[in-house]
Amino acid sequence: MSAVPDKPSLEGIESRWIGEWDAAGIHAFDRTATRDNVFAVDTPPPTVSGSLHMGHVFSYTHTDTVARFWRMRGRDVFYPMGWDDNGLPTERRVQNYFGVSCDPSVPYVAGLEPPFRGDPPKDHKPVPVSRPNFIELCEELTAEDEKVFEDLFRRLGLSVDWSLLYSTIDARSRRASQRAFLRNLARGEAYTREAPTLWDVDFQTAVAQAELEDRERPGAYHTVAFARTDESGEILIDTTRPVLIPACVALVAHPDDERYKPLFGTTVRTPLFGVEVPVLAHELAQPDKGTGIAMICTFGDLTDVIWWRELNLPVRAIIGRDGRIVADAPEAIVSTEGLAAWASVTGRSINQAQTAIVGMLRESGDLRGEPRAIVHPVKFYEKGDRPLEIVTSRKWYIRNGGRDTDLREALLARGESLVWHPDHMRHRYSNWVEGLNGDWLVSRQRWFGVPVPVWYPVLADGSVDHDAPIVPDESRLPVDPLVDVPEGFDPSARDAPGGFTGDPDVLDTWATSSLTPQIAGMWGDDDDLFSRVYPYDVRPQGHDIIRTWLFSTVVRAHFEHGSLPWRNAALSGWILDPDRKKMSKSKGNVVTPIDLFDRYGSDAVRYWAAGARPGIDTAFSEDQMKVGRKLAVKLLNVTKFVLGFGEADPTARPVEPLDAAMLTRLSGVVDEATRAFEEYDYARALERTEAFFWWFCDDYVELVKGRAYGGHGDVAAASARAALLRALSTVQRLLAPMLPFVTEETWSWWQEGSVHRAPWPTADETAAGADTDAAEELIAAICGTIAAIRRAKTEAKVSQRARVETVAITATPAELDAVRAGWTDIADAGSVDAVSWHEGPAGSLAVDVTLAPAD
RNA sequence: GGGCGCUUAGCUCAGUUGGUCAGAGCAUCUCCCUUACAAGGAGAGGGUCGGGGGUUCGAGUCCCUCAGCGCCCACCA
Repeated sequence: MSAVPDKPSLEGIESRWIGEWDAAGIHAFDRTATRDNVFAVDTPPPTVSGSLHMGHVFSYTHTDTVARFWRMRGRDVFYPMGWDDNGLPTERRVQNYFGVSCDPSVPYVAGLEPPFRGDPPKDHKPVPVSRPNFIELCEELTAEDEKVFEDLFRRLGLSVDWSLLYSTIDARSRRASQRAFLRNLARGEAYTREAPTLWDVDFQTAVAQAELEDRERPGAYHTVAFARTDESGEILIDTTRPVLIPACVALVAHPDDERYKPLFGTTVRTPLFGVEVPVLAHELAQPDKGTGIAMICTFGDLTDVIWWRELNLPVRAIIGRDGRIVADAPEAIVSTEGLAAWASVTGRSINQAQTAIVGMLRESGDLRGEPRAIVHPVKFYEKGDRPLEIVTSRKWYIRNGGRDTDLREALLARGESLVWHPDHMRHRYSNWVEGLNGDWLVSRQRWFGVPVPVWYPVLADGSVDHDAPIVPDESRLPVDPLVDVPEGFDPSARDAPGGFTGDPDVLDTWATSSLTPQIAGMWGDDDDLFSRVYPYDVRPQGHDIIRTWLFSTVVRAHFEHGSLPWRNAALSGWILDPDRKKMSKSKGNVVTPIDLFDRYGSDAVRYWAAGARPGIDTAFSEDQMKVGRKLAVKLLNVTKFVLGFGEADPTARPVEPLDAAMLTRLSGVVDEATRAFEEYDYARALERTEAFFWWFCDDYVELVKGRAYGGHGDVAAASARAALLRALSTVQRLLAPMLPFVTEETWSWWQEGSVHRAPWPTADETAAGADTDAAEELIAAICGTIAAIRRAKTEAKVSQRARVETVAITATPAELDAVRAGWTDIADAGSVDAVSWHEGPAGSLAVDVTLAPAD
């Protein structure tokens, strides 16, 4: 306990209490807690490559209020933090910062010193380093960012247990990720397959369905003629990608399309390249698109993949992984003219090749009319800059119901039994799961990730047997197959006939972050801890990553534990700028959190965040922060004032009707706030508490302060003081989850221990079993009277301090009784000298105020 | 094309099972330097609750329909 300051202030309270909380271990998880008394949060690990922005402040505050609520309710709160530093953005920064590139063929060097630390010269050629060295450099660089993140989250007042910190690339995460993958593999839930895959030619990596986005791009329909091989005419097709003509393997039209029915089974020759391809029928061909007949290429889009697979067509791949036309012409191109045409496109970029082919088509007369410009959606990797291509390669997949009805049903059922906040978010989940069209592709051709923990036998002829992967024992994890050697092999057997070769890929970043409950809970490393926290109580996250993070986490938990990973999912909305657009850096409308903390205080920023309904997009509003700051300042001042009346007589009871009614109202607020928090509706809890608090300050305290000073005797004073202190204690605790700093500050002036470990208030402790309606009627009558007196003074343009000669009250007998019960307080607060009482019919409550003549 | 959400004072939004629900904050205007707080306080004005129809004694609150906005998914020759 510390003394009440003369001039209460918010200055410096954040750094002071952050330090105190750390020292006292207020947020530490008790590892002896049993699961039924734990509240476990599967905290989203923010991506470290950027900087924290208001969106983070917003959503993490929501979670923190709930965590603080449950801590006060007596739960042992498991509230870890993680950093998502595993992935592409970090790789790019490391390359640019240290002047290195990752080359898995380079041997590991212990204690490697990178050529630069920051700003290599422009002409510097990146120095190749091994994958383990590269990962070490990634870790070094992200460590600095992570310190900044931690400081910001502490400043925000998150009640995280920082001893539970992890990062998605650290050894613990790699171990959990590889262990889970190996178990998926052992159970047949992970498999490897050679298949066409969406490919980003810049990042040079495969991309999963969940990472796609459509972007509108300009294109053009080109009408191209295919000659029938029986010389009976030609078929016109429309295509936006004539560049793929050398990859054409068939034409396709709808089976019911009368225009093309006679042609099914016949063949045509591709223009320029002279390859004979069949004309086929398939339901997916749309008669109203273009000319109604399309060319199938390997591969132009995902529909091509379906046609290719279902019609058993050959592969004529022409686009390489670097986004250029490959060197070798498809075997089907044999004619002199065809090979000549090929020679003019090979090695060129897709755009260059397209231009060249259009030119040749124009020259040969196979292009009919001019290309017609259109704008159409094209698939992109969400982080990518160029349209995705489709290449065939061997990749690892984890089953997710995209190809298996039973699994899909099981995962849909998981989504059904999850409690969603708000509830309608469940549709995003089922919508996504029902729309899956393939399993989850988890191989990525990157370096700063968790390696796929398998090797493959190299056969005597030098070929690799991908169907018999060699796996490490779990006790060895994490492993890097490009450095570590499988059991029973000598390092010299690497890539040698009869030896082994390591899988060069890493796992998709979601393949690791889908295991955050397991990682944070130390699954496999400390199963005792894990059993105390799993399944978690809540997964808080943004609604934009339901299809990725939420779904993939459900998949992994379903396979590994046969359960949901959490009981609740709490989805937060977006931060919008005041123009109702999503805030983004490019528009220059981003404000840094630290600046706002400095200007308004952390509590005020939290107040703004906590005012947003769960899952609702919310406008960024400094006005709300100003209001939050006012609230915090008000709490300082009213606490100082109330404590100034002196300590409560422990035997005193709030016997005065107004005092009891105030506490009865407060008990209702406690009930509502508690219920709201139990349903993750921190905003409702705040709103109710705040509304009470302002009424308490503006009306109740004003009414009773004269009495509390002792102006009407000791008994009446003791009643007021007891009620004031009881209410103060309750309000401070109700506000503690949202305003942790100022509540702790004011609590410390008169209470022992942290408010954040104080018991959450109950309705019983303020007013057990009181008559709510009667209390509200009493309050309405008394506050209505004082309001009328204030209004009269305002209208007369005199000070509120001005004396009132007399007040005539006309009301029903019951109302008159209520006003009488509070009359001494009203007379004090309104400076009223005399009163007269007049009975009237219902609805007649009138307060006639006669002001005293001015001096 | 399918799914979901939103539409209440100038602005941002509350209105939990239909009955003082027509509200809050900001903004605007008026007044008050009152001894917790002038980076305060006391008051005022302002909305036919998107349009239309229906159920009901009674509907922002339930049903149907239309319109606008937003998001997710699908399509993408």
